[in-house]
Amino acid sequence: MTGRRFDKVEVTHPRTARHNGGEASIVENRLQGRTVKGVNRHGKFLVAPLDKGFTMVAHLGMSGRFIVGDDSQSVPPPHSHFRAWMDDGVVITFVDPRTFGFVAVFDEVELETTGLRRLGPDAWESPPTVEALRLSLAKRTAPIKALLLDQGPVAGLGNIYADEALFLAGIDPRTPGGEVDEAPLERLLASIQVVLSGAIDNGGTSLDDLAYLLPDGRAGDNLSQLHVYGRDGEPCHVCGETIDKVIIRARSTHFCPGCQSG
DNA sequence: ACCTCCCTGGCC
DNA sequence: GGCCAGGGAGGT
Repeated sequence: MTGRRFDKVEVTHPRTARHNGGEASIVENRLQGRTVKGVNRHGKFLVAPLDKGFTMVAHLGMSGRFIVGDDSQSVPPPHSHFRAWMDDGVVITFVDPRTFGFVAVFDEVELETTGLRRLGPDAWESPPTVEALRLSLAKRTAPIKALLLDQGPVAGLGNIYADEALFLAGIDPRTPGGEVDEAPLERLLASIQVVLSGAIDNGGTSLDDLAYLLPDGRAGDNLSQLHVYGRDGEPCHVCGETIDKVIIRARSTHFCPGCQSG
């Protein structure tokens, strides 16, 4: 995308523009005429610096998808809430049935007040050292699972991969963050890499609801690789005990009572 | 540091 | 017909 310019932008759902006050016209007017200077990812946020000091920030939520193509398909797919026509003929379409995702455009001042400010180091590109992770978890009493979802200690894990990483590391998700010792934290950092690399290789985890799909519309294939997520009531692949499910921070949390005692 | 809210497709 | 799933922001 770098170097391309936004010729025309249409935002057709106010919720997609909710970080600009729900005003589609703000997103449209700020993007039109701007040139893309880069496209980066931090955790689950897409961050694209533009000229004139603006930054486009997007999040896919649960069901968001960017489709990049040309204008040959003039009828956008259902639940298309954002379309951008670039100066070289490329058309970018944002499809998001559940509208948990968003597209925003911030100036320098606004950028400092967004959720990006609170993001920790990226889980995949620049994971924290065990010392840094220990520091950010020190004295925290919230369950380690909740702190992984917070995106503060480390950014990029959602509910599925947080459960899977804690399983591989042998950590009870209910353990207060500050009570996770150095050895399990080392295992956690290694497990995060294993879980994410496997998931990426498999094209991500599409569940039965098919909320998440690859950009070309295919389902990701990682579901069969999960050890605990969605397997409550089934035997653990490692020890045979029954996978349990509890609610932490209003999120279902799956773990093996046999393997995750730390 | 917690709770609630948003939203839709898929499933019971 | 009703419930559930999830990420993040906002409020208490």
